Amino acid sequence: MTAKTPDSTRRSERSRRAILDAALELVGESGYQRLTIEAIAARAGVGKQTIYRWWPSKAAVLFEACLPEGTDAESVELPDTGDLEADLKTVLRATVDELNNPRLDAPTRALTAESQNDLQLARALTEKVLEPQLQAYVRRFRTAQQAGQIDARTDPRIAVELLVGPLFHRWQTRTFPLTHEYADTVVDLALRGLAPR
Amino acid sequence: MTAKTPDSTRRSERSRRAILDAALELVGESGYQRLTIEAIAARAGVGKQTIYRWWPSKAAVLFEACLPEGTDAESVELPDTGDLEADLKTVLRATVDELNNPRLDAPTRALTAESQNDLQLARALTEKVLEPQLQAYVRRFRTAQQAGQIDARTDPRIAVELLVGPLFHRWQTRTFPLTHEYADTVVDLALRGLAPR
Amino acid sequence: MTAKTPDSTRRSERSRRAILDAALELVGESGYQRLTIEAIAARAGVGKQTIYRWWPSKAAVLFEACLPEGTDAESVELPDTGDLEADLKTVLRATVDELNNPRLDAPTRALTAESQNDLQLARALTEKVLEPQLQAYVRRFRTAQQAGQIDARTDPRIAVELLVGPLFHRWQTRTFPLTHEYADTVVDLALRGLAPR
Amino acid sequence: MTAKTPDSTRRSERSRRAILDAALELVGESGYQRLTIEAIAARAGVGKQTIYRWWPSKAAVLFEACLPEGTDAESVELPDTGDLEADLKTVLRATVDELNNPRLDAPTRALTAESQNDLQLARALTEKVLEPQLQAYVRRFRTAQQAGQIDARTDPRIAVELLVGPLFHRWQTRTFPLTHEYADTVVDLALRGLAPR
DNA sequence: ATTTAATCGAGACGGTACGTCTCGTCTTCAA
DNA sequence: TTGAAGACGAGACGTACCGTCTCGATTAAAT
Repeated sequence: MTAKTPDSTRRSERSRRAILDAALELVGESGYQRLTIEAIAARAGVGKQTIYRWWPSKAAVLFEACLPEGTDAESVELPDTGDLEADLKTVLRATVDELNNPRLDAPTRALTAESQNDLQLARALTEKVLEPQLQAYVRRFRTAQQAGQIDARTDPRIAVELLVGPLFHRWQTRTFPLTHEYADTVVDLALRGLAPR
Repeated sequence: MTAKTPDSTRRSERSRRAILDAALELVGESGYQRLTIEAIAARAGVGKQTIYRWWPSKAAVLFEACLPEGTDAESVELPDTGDLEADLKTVLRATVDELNNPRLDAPTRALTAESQNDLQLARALTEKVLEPQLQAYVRRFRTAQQAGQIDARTDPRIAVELLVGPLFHRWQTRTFPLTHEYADTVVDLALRGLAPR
Repeated sequence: MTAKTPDSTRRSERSRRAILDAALELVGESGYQRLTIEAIAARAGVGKQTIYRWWPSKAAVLFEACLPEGTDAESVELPDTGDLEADLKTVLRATVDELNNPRLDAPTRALTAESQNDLQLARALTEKVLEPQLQAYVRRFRTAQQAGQIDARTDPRIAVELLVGPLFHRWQTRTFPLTHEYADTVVDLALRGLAPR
Repeated sequence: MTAKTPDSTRRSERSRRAILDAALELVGESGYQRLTIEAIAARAGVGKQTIYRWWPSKAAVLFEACLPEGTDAESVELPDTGDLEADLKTVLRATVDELNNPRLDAPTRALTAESQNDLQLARALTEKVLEPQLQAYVRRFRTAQQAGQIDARTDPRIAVELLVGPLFHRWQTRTFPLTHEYADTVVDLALRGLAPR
């Protein structure tokens, strides 16, 4: 019984990049539903097997294509000017801008959607993208708690969710536009809710 | 240009029910990815065309299958005992229970996911399910504002999102369990944020 | 057990004609393969059931559409001027013209083809069209035998086939053009073969 | 404009044989009308696309299935014992036997019928099967003409048709049984018609 | 002239097969 | 030995027709 693990030292970096680029291009052009392994292979000038050898699904390809190359779980850090409100507004406004970026919209929504039904992908997304971000918030909130800026008894994790949940909800449901003003209002309300008692 | 709209007065209610039932059964058994129109037709003892005649996609079938028959947009109403906190906790706990119901899990996640890529479906979901619920919250918040229980200047819509956003986020990301306790905490924090100033 | 024989006294002649006309038109436009009962019904402005009620197959419709209205089995008669050669050449040349008529080509070939696989149709064709014609030849040959113009011991039936077989073959195989000259040559050769010994 | 011609060097001979065998079996079992590409694929244990890749229609599959493997256009030759009558009777009797062979009946009739409406198939049939046979007759007749056994001015092609036309006619119309005796009679009459003058 | 029962146009229905598309695996050949 | 190319078995897609089955609305014969 041969496990057939491919030898990654001999992997063609050229093909890898071509595949990831093709995937991003295609998802932007025709959407995730019409994105197929065959189309990626054709566009990348690559055999289908070269994709199947290294990725388990088209979602996995797209996921890797979306990851900025040099991203590191530990590298995510929120600003800490001492002014919690200002810091959070800065960060949430940036998040709003990112969610509104039309180039990232298709792949991001595709991955979010797919992760509902693909637990593997969900785990990867959580671990590599979501949690590092949320943990950065958690650390910032802990600092704020130590500084007495917010109630010390509140679980910082829940504090984070109070903040990002509403944004995420609006982005997902497309019910109302996602603006800087909205981000500011959410920060205001949340901080009032978290205020020391 | 012939639109070829089928005559709905001659529609077979028998087949309609069989199709919706089959869809629900199958999505529970094998998940949304493996749900096919052919399988639905076979299970329902129905020709494929009968599905294509009345629904544009398998997502649309599943959507209708999930809608409780007698649901009416106007019929959704939140309790109003005068005690805002108690009312919200009651409702959010019920929501938590629904999201944790394993029978509804597969179809709900499937529809949520699909609506990311299918704008038609997204619109239907928003209009028929999401908005009626959110508007009920909005009405309850307005009552509370008139009663001076929460700040009158805050947009009730944002208030709603402060409440349901975190729940939705946890359910979607599966990062932590969705409990009654969590719902209560979210209500506490949100109401503190919304308190009159 | 009700045989459900439709009552032909109440039959709509209007619909009958519309169906037969539509069938002929459609087979001329798009060929037999693309001729469908649904298309005939649509073109004729008739319900499908009205076709199924009165004909067993699209071949049967086409067959009836091809039958000249007042044709009678007994009415077919060959000319008899006393000059056998001239009479046969007249008739075969007429047959050649008919086979070359482009308006009849599609339906005739369709029925010929279909009758290879549809024994019902084959029987009808033989009985209503083919045999009356061949029997007229047989009668003409018998007269010629009595007049001592051809060998009396030869089966007239085989004589007929010697004559029409080659024409039929050329028409079917489309190997060479079917001309008056060809008909004449066949008559010459056949009559030489049938000459009294 | 890409023609998408498949690479025949990589074709699976195994699948090709399985498909042809399945086609012959099925046409024998249920007739041509009920022969479907899906059934052939299923019986052959092959994907449908493998059939569509290499053949344009079920008729084309059946045609190839009927062609004896090593058949060559030049290899068809009639016997030449010097005795024209005997040689022709031998060959026509063999043809009669072949046409009466129940195993070949269904596919042969199907192909004959189909070639009335499918010009591609008609051309293939003529070129690969019919003409080689007829040309062999033509060569035999030319020899006979040089030997002064039949009239030198008669087009050998027409001579052939005088011979095979009647047989073909009887086989097609199923009006009377096709026997050795019939073949002999046709040869007798035809040769008398072709005799030197 | 009214009744009444069948045919009529229409088209939804349960099915079958179509021809296409994409999947994930397997094989061949060139670098 | 890898990777491009692509044939393969598999099977779902959405469409086209099949032949059967209701539906009212004529429509023509029998009352």
